Amino acid sequence: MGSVRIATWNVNSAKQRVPRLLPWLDERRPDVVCFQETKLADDAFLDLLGNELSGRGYAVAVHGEATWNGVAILSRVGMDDVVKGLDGAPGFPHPESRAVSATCAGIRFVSVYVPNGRAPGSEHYEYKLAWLASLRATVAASPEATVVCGDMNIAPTDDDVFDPDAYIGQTHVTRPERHALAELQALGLRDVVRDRWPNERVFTYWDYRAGMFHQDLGMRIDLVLAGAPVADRVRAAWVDRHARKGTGASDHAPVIVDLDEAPDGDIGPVVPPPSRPVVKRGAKKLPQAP
DNA sequence: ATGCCTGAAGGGTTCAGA
Repeated sequence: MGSVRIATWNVNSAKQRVPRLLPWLDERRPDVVCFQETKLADDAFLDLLGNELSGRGYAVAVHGEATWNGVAILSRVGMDDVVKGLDGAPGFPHPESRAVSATCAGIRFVSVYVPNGRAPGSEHYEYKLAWLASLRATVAASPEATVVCGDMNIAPTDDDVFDPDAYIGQTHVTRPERHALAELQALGLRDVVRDRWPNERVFTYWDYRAGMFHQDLGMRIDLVLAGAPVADRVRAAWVDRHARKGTGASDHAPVIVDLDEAPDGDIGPVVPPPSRPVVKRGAKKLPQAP
């Protein structure tokens, strides 16, 4: 298998995103794409996008429901062993469409939309932690060959939010959530965007309100977590901020990761991307109501 | 004013999102 471009994007409604989503596929031409928050039942997703995607050479795995949640994987480098959901995952109270897995180009992909958690200590927060435990148990079967892509709804560190003080007492930054993420990564999964840009200000989500994107007041909660054999092949890893601009954008930007050819191929020495200056982190306060 | 936008469902308003 040659070089592979993988991407993950919380589209915040596939139906609303069609005018942005199809041009984005044509512009970035990813080989494997994980979507979250499709907000469509499987038949509705395929009715809406099936022909457009198959025309672009993509096989599709969907696991959705009307109104909320919904995940998908697109691949034009093969798709086998599709599994919807996670074994033993808790519901709220019923199971929700928050994970789908497939093997593409010899890599096990899991597209995840982790529960939000709403408020620390709430039932939804406990659900989030239990769901993360079931994700870890699923990945633990073969972490080396796995890439977990998606909206983790956790900022791994204080460097992943625009102002840590603004998030005190909020979900996404609490110790139990970060611990659950660390336990998942302890299986051997590497955060390939942070590994590539250890000192940069990198966000993937910006609230729609109050010009948060324009001021770059966001969070990094959409992650690509890769086992070592895949992480070692990363040539580029970046956030496609262009997709967050303009009208009709999702509140999340895609994350794009390019992998070099697998070691059993032969494309010669790897050239690292040029280094960029470190950007000083902002310490702006959350805009307040008048 | 934990809802300054956005999306969805269902109905002329509410809930959820992070």
